[in-house]
Amino acid sequence: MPPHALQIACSHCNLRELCMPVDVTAQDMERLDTLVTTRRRVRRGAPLYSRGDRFTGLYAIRSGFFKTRVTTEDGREQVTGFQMAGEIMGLDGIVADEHTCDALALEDAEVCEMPYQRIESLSHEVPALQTHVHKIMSREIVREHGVMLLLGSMRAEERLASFLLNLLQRLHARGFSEAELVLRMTREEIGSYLGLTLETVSRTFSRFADEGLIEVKHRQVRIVNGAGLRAIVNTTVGR
Amino acid sequence: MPPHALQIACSHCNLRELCMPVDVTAQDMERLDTLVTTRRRVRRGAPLYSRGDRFTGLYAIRSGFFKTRVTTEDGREQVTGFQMAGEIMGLDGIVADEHTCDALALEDAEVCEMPYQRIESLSHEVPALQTHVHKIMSREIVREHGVMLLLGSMRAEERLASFLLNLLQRLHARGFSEAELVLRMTREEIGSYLGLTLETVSRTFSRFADEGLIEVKHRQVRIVNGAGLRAIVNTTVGR
DNA sequence: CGTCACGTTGACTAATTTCAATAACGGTGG
DNA sequence: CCACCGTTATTGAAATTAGTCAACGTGACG
Repeated sequence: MPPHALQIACSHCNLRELCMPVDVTAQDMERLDTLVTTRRRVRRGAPLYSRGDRFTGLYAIRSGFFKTRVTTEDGREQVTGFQMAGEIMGLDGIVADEHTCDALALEDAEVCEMPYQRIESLSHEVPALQTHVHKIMSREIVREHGVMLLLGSMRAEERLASFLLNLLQRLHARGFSEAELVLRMTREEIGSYLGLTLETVSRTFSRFADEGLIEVKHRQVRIVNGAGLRAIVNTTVGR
Repeated sequence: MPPHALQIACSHCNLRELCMPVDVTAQDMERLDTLVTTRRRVRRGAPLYSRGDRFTGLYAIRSGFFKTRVTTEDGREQVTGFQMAGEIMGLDGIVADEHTCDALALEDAEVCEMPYQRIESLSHEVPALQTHVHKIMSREIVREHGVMLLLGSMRAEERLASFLLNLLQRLHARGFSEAELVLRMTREEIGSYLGLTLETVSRTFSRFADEGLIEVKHRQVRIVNGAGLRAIVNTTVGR
């Protein structure tokens, strides 16, 4: 019944250092291998979970790319983040045993499911796991502070530059180029995340290109002048 | 040496149900009483902690009112939240053993300090505490999603109305009036939190007053038409 | 090869910021 | 107790940013 149970051992996963605590004994690692019970494939456009779904556990992204969004009754929507391999999703569900946002795959993806009960019980046996879970949640809180800073006090150019630099840095940590990336989301999704309209995102991309900072061809972006991008984030006067 | 050790028992604290897990046995409650080691007074304007401070533990607000803010190298600042009695502060420090934001008292305050080591070790003995800590962090993540929605997709009137309603609801849960409040922060601090200038905040207050929704006299706010305020949040077209 | 979703660009509009002047309060010290 | 000062708040007018509406390209995919 447990599908390819041997394949999904975290101890042999090349993303381990992104998802898992680093300093664990061989014995603890063996226990941590029981954390992930199943892998789940999510097709592009499909939800990993939706608002109102019962919370069952957390997900570690094995491959693929997601967005999370919150929505209001009157249909407004705000993208709250984009997630890539090695990142943990589902933290919003813990507080009320129910998810409060939607997680949607922007490309075909695979996730490792970690039942919450198991996380809790394993945390007792493996203190490093408990600390790790706290750190993951704390990191998410700090990340969101950064988004609040972006949304609350930056102008369009700074927001987009920050966004690009952030994506690049995370991709770089995963072995990708520091100077090139393929956007997995539409201009509208970028705009929602950054609190801008899709037109403003498009125009700002064009302006960056005109200024020789980047080259944009649809979703293919090449960084020509990284220092220039960084300068936009740091030196613009803002509001 | 432990200062007034008997006074600071959570089991006898009237804020218990705000800070602490509810379903615990008498025996567990006794253990939880060892969580808070010290009380600390913070004078108005003084920091509870600052960016770069070593992370030592979490704080439960016993009385008083705080703001948290993140700042950039170039001096920009974003208020990330306002905290009142019963709420937990310091979660940002867990991930890197160092605080990433400033917490400042907006009025004389008193907090209960819970050393992080003790939280971790007690979580092993008392599973309800572990769950509770997770829920507190998850709640903070969900709260921040709400702020992102506000900053990313609401216009000035909606932001301010949401802000007022949120404050009122939290104050009401603490036994205060649902229709009246005293703001503990300046227009500038409200503006920073809401991603607006202090002038826009002031003007929007005035507009609400003109429309008969509220009465404002400096920091004293009386809600005249709560339904009207709620309507602004729900029905405005937004962006 | 046509259709549809996505992206770009332009012209105009609206919301919010900026700059500036004035007013009101609250704490401090005479 | 009152006057004064600095801080906080209000309001107006001008400037600016980003949004809205609209038209047109372009690519991907069946």
